[in-house]
Amino acid sequence: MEPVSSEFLRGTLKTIVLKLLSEQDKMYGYQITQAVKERTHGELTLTFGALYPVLHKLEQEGLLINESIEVDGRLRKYYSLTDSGTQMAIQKISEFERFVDYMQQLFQTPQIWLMAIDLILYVYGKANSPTNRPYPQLPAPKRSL
Amino acid sequence: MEPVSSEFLRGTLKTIVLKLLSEQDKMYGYQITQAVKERTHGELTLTFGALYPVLHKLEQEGLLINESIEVDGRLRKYYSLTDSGTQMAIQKISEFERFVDYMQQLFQTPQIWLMAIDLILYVYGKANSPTNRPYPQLPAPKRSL
DNA sequence: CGAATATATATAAGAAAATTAAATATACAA
DNA sequence: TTGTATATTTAATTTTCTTATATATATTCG
Repeated sequence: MEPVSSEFLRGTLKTIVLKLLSEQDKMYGYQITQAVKERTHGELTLTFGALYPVLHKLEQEGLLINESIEVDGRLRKYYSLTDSGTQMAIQKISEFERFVDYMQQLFQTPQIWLMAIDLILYVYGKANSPTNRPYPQLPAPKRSL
Repeated sequence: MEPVSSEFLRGTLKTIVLKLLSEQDKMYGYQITQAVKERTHGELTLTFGALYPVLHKLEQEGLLINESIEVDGRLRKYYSLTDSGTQMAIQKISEFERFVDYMQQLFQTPQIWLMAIDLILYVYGKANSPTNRPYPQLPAPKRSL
């Protein structure tokens, strides 16, 4: 089975972080990477080099606050959402859902319409054959993310 | 209603182009932008500055070929998939579908199960509080885009 | 007729966001 | 002690846009 290419992850880290922290009161960086890896069976992995600058940036933007807690003799930095962070989380999650919905619309062509159009063109001699297109699938039902 | 942020489009242009050309034998650049805009009611727009370099790159990679056709007194560049382009289209679409599945998996927590488990542990005095818990693993639901 | 707009393509500078690389430090296991 | 796990940091490089600019033909409008 092909691995999921990481190219689609681009632009989603902010949303992923906001979402996870909207579900769980506070998390530390390493824990976030683990949560993502575990919940996707290792198919999506966040790199530290990307995650920590995102956390720092979100903090700078006032969306996160952090507190350092000593655990087992070393400091661990927990992040949690601010009020505006919580609002932003809701917004970003909504946007991503809609993005997926629109990608779905883009990726699916109403098959019946296409076949009907091709058939009409074929009958009227305007197309060489009605089989010059792949057969996309019917629209999937609305799905909540 | 908030517009869909374009940040999620990052990394998807290649897949969008391959998908559209897998449905339709040949298209020109401007037509691709129009198709995306129309089929998503203007919510997703591809910029020319991004699209054309992607088309050129895909051609360079041997995934697309182009032919110039004169239409209304000017040249129009139609792109179509090569054989390896067709294979790549199938692969990329499959990857995107799986990406969405895993994002769904990541974004949805079986809250009822978690709350029930935490509550039981809490009642039996095995947990300090019903928060801060790792998440159980669920199989990703199969779904076609 | 000329200006504005639509259609269609091209390309480069700059910005954003990742990838890749490297580093540090404590805890734990062999 | 070495190797691995846990946890954080940061910078160089790469990728992929965004933004800007340009060209050209066709069509519409004043």
